[in-house]
Amino acid sequence: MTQIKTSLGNSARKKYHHGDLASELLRAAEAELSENGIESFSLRAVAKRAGVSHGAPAHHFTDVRGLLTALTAIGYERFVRAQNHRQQLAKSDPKSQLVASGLGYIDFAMQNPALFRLMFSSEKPDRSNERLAISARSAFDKLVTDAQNIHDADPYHDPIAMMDVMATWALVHGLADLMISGRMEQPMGFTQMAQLERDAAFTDIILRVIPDNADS
Amino acid sequence: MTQIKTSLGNSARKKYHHGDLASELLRAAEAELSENGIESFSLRAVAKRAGVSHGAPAHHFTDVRGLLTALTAIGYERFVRAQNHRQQLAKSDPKSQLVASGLGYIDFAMQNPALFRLMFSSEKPDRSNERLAISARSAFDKLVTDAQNIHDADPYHDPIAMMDVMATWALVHGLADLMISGRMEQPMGFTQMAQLERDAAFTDIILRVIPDNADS
DNA sequence: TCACAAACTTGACAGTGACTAGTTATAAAA
DNA sequence: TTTTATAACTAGTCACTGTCAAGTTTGTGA
Repeated sequence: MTQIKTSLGNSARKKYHHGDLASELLRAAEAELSENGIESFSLRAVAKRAGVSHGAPAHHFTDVRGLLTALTAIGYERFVRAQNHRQQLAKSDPKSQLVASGLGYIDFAMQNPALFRLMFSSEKPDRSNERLAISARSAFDKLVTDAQNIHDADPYHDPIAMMDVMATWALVHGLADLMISGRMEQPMGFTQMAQLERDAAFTDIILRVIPDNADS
Repeated sequence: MTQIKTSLGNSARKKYHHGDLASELLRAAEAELSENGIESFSLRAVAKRAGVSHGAPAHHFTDVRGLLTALTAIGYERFVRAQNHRQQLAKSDPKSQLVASGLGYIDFAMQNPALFRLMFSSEKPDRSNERLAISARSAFDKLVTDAQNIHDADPYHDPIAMMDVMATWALVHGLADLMISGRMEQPMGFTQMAQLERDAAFTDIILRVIPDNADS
């Protein structure tokens, strides 16, 4: 227990000043999150994982809320990237692009279920935090833009177009949420399906809320 | 602090044996849940609210998980009733009935947001618990039945029909989830709308995933 | 009335997040 | 190079959490 400070331990030099503890804590926090889920998330466990004392995180993130808020903001940024990634692989017409965005949405949820829960179903992140507000907003704006490319109308000025946006969002969000809670398993067996087959099924469902008059 | 045991206190006779503590605890738990949300739910606070010691709940529900599992089961039962209630007010054709069920789904979420979260986005309830499994199952079966009345096919034997079920479920669930997390507020201003107007908007959205060939 | 079990209380334990005071390293000023 | 200030981190404490073990009260059936 009583380790000599100057000892290098297991080859990892243990400096008093970590150098980049903030990033290290975020990494540890995400690892804890995906291993244990948000409901048994512990700040002390994160500190232990990062190899620092339980009081250390406070200096960088004030409190648990601060750490989770930062992690959530990063989540939204990666969330948008997951959608962009799908879009790069898809055809360039607006309809295909919107569907691809939806598939990216679901990809992200399936690959980061706990983080997804933190982003969409938790009150722990401080939504008034500037960075979080910006990244969450840009995720929503992306959705609006994708939808706007299908209709001629700007959803921010056309209530009907905004209804289309919300319909698409709700459908895709619902698919993602039901998926990660295991509720699609018994009826559809989605996790056992090959990805291509699953994508086809999701695409089929998503297309239902996209108006036919949209250019294919 | 040291109260005389035989004192009647504030007119409520305080018996050692409560008589129906289990129900009382469930009531208290739901009150705590809706006041504080699931993320700061405390068993001790529930016990205090029910006017009983912190150890008392264990005798009826084993642990927190047990209490929340029971509450979740009750939630699903009320959830189905909320849908039935809407259906009684609606026209009797299958399409109207399915839409009504969806509106009831959303009603329930809006009126019991924390409970809804517990039911659909938490791992605290023990889903292998028999009563919970049964009530959750019957909620799903209701959805299947409502969808079955629209198509001729039985979703349990027709994969296409099951896709319809999941599409409807995902859309309605997504609407409910986005609604209670406040994400429909800025784009649509739903909470400020009159109920009839909001119902009309939701109905419009829900109808998009219901095939046209369904008898009106 | 007597024993027994069910219902409930009480006290203890380890774990949690937050706070305070103290320690160590780094960087800027002399 | 030495001094000084401050940022980074540790360590101890507090109130609170859920769980457990042991004790007390009450109701019930023999």
